[in-house]
Amino acid sequence: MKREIAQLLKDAVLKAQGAGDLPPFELPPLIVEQPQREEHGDYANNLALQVAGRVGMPPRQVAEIVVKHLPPAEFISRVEVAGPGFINFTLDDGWLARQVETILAQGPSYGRLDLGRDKRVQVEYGSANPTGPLHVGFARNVVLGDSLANLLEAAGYEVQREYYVNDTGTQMRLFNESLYARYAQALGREEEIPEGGYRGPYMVEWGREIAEVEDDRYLQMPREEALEAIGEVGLSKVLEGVKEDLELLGIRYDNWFSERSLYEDGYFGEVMEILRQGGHIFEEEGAIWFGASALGGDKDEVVVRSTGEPGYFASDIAYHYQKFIKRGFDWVIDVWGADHQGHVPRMKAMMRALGLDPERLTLLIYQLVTLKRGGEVLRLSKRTGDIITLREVLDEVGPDAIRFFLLTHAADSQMDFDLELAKEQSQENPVYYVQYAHARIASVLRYAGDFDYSDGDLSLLTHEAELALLRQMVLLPDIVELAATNLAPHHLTYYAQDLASAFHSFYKQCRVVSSYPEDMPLNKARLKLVKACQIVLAQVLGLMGVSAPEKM
RNA sequence: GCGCCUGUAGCUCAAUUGGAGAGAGCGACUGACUACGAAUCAGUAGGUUGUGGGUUCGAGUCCCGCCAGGCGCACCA
Repeated sequence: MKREIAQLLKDAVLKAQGAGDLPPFELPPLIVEQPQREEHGDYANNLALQVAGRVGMPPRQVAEIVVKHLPPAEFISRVEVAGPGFINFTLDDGWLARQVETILAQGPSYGRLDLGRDKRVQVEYGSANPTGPLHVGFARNVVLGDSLANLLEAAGYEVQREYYVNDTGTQMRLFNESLYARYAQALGREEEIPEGGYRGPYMVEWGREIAEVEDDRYLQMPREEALEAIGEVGLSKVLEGVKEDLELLGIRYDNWFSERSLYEDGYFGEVMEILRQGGHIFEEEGAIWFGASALGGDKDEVVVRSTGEPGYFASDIAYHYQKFIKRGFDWVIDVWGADHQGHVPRMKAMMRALGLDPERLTLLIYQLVTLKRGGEVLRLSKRTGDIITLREVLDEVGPDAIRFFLLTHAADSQMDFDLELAKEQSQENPVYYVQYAHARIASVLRYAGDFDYSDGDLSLLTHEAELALLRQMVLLPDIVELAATNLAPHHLTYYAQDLASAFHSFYKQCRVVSSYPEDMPLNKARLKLVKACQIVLAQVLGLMGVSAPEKM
């Protein structure tokens, strides 16, 4: 809708200029917004205020001229110049009512846009070190990434969801050694957990499980071989748990990508050769460096340590080389916690070194979640094992409430997550308010039974509460655009509440299924309205990855 | 010390990319079920947007300084 109005305004300005009523000037980006106050209409534009200075006329006069040249549109019933020079638009009631038919016809594709024009975008999220059970902080990452992927899909992008498995490197080695130690201990052998190793109780359990199944088989092997073999077992245990948690959260990936494969399949070698030829690689003190500072990075970065082991950044380079050059994504979004925020400059430098537009890589940074239990701050550490696991919270609170809660905060906003508080408040989570609206509609439709309302006359929808509801319903495409272009899924949660609120209010004021024969035509129209509303509710819930129940 | 993020109602957070009188939820208070779900609705109270300057028709939003909090600043990830 905003786009349509912007187009009308553009046409009007061009016409006015053509007619000589306005001098030629370059059109600023046309911002169509929803005013806060009802008497300012449904949409507003500030173009006259923006250009008044350049045009040399008072803003109200500019606005009047634009309005005079505004082409008529069926969805607008009134255009007004107001305040210092705003142009306010009011939606036509009849048009609003007719949108019910549009929504019913489009069904689950209502709200879909073509902003993406089939551009291929990859959203990479999750990607925690596979060294233990997931904690709640991690959930923010996947919930954000998953809803974002939903939004981009709705906006018309071709989206791939990818999970990056960090199955190599120092942390993996520590994990393997820790697991080996627990395994050996389970068999009565003295074995130390390494410095910086993983001490969580789950490691003890896994060590025991492996000992039960495999007996002392790994103890018979050379240590290096045993570490590798036991590491494989451990990795599969971790990933199994991760997949179960993600399943509970309703998250599925298109692809699981192994960090190790970057080396095994030769991508690392390839990209290093390219960077070397580009003069971005140098050697110093036995290590191999990437000259990031020459490309806008804050400092140069070690790629291969003097021990000969590639560092984390080495994988990042090879991984993104693989994403862009081998797989050809037009756009890649990595969802990262704020603890990785300092790595953004070197990633951008890497893009430049590979001759890629840095704009094609978006690092979406979200602020970390502070975990608390009964008001006490917990340090989240898989190494010490002092965590609130995601599973624990899913069992206590439920996936819908978790997802909604995590989505209500903008990525930039820090969050506290208190398990005790979450349990207490889960019943008051606004998600149920939204779901209740959906279930309530399902109930009304059940009550209506097989009553045929397909010939309902929508022009009967003139009640104030009906129109208020319709105004919310037709907002969905604008919300999808807003949230998708800003990579900001939190807008969905607020919209969902507004929509549900408009429905509940309508429901209180307007009887949908009446037994009086003379109400029959209105019943039919309202059943259509309610059905369409259910579709919109289901859409927005779906974008958030929250279920849309028929009963609660 | 340097970089990034944040500071808005008692609490948790929004605020349409610089717009009109800053909005929700929770909590508090007042009211509403004799036909479709009260997990609901209608209403009241609650604010010097951390602070001091600046930019302009207009600032919670942009710029500068301070104060406070979070996260970084390794041949860890």
